[in-house]
Amino acid sequence: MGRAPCCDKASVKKGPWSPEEDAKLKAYIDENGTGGNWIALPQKIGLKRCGKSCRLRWLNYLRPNIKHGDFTEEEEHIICSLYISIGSRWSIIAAQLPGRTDNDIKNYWNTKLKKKLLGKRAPSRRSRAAANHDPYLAAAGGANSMCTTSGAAVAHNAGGGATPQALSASALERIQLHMRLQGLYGAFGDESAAAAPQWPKLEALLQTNKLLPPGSLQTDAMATTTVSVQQHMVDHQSLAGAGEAAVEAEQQLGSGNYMAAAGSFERHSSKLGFYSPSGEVAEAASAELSPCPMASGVYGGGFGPHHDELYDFLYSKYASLSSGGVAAHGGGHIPPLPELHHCPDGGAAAAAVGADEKFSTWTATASCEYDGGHHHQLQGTNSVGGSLQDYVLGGYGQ
DNA sequence: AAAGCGCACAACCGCACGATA
DNA sequence: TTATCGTGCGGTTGTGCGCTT
Repeated sequence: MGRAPCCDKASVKKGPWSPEEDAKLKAYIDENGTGGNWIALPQKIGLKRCGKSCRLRWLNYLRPNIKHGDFTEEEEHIICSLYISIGSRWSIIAAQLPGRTDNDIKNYWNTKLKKKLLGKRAPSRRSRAAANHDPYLAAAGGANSMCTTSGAAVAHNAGGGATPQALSASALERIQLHMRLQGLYGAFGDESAAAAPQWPKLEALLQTNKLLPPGSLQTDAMATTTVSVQQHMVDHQSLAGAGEAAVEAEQQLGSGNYMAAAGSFERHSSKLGFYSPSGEVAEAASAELSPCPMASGVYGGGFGPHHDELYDFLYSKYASLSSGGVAAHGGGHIPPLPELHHCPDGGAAAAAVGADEKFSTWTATASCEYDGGHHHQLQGTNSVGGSLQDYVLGGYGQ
């Protein structure tokens, strides 16, 4: 039995919002707030809209301090960096870009950035539709034709059926981005190749927590914390040219042997926040933090699958921050993020690993204690054996 | 001039998850 | 413990506009 619809679809208005509807919604929320119940809100105002629609309209358009229009180069780099690292978690990415909404970023990625970086054209609606009706195209298609509905992809992965078709478009695109970026280094001889991140670059990165003073976050923050990460940084300019250069080289050579300008290779710490439905919270949190390294012309990437786990763990367990740790429900707090061991390409050791060994196995023992000895095992031993496919499904296939 | 097409953006849909009764 | 509800999120679709043929 499916769940009941959130509203009576027959009686709600759909489609674009009129200025009058916008004014009604904005005036009410400015005056009274959302009241904590979006479903009931349209009735209170007298709007013939679904509560979810009202919420979306408010968050994406009417909310104060929303930024529309062109994305800056810096914003592009942040989006790209985080997309490679964590995939299509648009709300988390949006938390790093004050004034931008997840929807905006998602649209920008799908319509512009993806093409710019991967050097491919998004398939038109017509060609997509044609592919969907063509068994051959559907079976042999690239990333986009492999893209299923999220539910189907999740169900497939959860069932352990690791087939190439199970890879999400996001996972494939992240792999492609990694490969393109990796290609930047391989083109400059052994020295730069040794310094380059191995593909897939998943360096152990978690070092310390950045902490916010108690009460600095509003209560509607689902979870906002930051982690200071150590990660490879690639020069701004080299990244900006990565996609185009790769495409150019691809066209010239007909191979995947990409060329691009050399990039400097540095380490910086970065910040990463969790989604907060309140833009003010995100901004407040950002203001408290160390300056984002993106602003100084560097670019980061590669938190890897461990980070996804940490995200999920922190995101689900903790709602606010306090000094000395991340506050947990019930007053406890998380100690500094657990150290991860034996990442597949963790630093110099992994750089020396031969290509054949690169995807052999990795383990991540990560655990922490909080709240009076309660023990949480993030992930005991995660052996991802043998094949690129397994590795991808373990690390990127989400 | 008109049809076809690509693009950008807004909005919708359905699922997952946490809270709560 | 289970069912239900509200919310958040990511994927997808609808639509209008401008460019090309």
